[in-house]
Amino acid sequence: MSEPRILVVDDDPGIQTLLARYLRGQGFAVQVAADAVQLDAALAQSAAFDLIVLDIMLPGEDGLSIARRLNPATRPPLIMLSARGEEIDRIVGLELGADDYLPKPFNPRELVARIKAVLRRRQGKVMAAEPTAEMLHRVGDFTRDDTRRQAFLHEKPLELTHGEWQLLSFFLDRPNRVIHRDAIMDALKGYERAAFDRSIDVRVTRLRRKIETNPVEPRYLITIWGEGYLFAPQGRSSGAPA
Amino acid sequence: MSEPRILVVDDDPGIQTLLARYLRGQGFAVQVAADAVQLDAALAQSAAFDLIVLDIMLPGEDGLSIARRLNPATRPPLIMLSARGEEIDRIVGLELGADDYLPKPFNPRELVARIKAVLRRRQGKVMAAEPTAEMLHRVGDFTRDDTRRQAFLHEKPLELTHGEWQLLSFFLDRPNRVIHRDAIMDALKGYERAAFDRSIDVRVTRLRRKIETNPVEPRYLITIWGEGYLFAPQGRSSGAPA
DNA sequence: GCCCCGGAGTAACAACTTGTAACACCGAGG
DNA sequence: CCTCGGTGTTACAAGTTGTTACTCCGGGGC
Repeated sequence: MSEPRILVVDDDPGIQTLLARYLRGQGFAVQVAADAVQLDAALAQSAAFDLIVLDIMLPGEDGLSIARRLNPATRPPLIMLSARGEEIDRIVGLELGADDYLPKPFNPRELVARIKAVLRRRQGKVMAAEPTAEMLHRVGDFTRDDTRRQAFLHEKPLELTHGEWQLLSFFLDRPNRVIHRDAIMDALKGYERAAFDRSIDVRVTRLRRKIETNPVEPRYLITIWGEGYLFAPQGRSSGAPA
Repeated sequence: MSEPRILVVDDDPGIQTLLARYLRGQGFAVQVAADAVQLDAALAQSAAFDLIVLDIMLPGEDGLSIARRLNPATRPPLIMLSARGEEIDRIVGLELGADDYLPKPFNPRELVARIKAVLRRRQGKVMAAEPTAEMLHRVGDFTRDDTRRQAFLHEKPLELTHGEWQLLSFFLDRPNRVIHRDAIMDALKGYERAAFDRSIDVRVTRLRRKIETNPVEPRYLITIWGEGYLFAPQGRSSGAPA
């Protein structure tokens, strides 16, 4: 099959480019619209989109209204995005016929997983058959099952609290790179980190207790002094430094 | 047979469009009336409706009065909707000859199931060749029969109270996603959740007792700390990932 | 080498979230 | 009237998280 064609509708230029870039990297053909007018134009010009990603909060006509008026029989499948902090999971969104729904801030990888799931469903294959395969994510010694929110180390399930899951999940998306605390804070809590805030450090300590054999000498979650942390999913050699 | 023709009588524009869209998506031909006057007009113009969905609370003449004066021998089958929280009308409604009854807020899917059931009952054989297959909804280890309001886990029937059925049914529509308590509250009760309201938590506990092998370590209905709940219909694996 | 300062680890605690038993309430059906 | 089943409310136990405070450590300057 050729590249599935995705239409992204969002007024934020940052999200536009982020999604366009990321989705293209994942093998989708992406077109962007900033509002209802541009969306209508795109649809009029070429109705052959395989899926629409539609932000709810838009200038002018909002996403819900758009979803309501698109003919469910003829329009492409729809995934809706809610603005940050908005009331989540308005039943209306789904009952209006959206095929899936994602609250902001979302993980692009998760959006891709849902896009694939929706496309698969639309193509008539049974959904329940293997949603797992799609959502199973292996990185080094770790495996992540997004569907069930469960993580594994060496195939053994980890008993993680929500905060630990968030943190590990975050690192699994950014292996082998130095990550600054501020970036973690922003992604996990959505707000700026105060200078004296140590909560990330404590979370790291707690996560280490569950994934490291010897938390005092971490092999996976390594401190970069003065910079942040680095996640090495295959584990650094415990012996001499490289 | 061609599309069954449904007349929806409700004064709330939101519900009008919601139901119209949803029912059309389900293969019905829908016409809408806002009150008794419009309903009479629609009936006078074309009596050939296959079913009427009638809200009880209406401006002007209310739904009960309408039901009372329509000739049961000649009118189409009737499904009545009650306003929020009014369970009382049930008996009255059914005594007046309504064919079924649904309290608001209702799940559109359930309305469709009941519409189909009523049509099938009324016309003997009209609906699809295998009505059961159409109505049986399989999600992971669970099966739902909307017509009979019966749920199964591993093919074994579950004995659920109304509240438990509502909750499970809600989750079956939203598998593998984190759901806020507010969203559950909104869908199940139709009003905002107070900050200290714990009724959803208690419902979850009670449902867990019936679907989980070990309610203390849930595999299907998982708590996401600080977020809400996640329903994993195939159950969390306790061992290695697939 | 030593000293110092600020970053990082973490124990202890407080604040908050969730689980759940016990109780209260309400409608159905005697 | 009473009882019963179902559900919300309340109270408390258990679990999770952020904050604080103390410690230790890394690295630059001497």
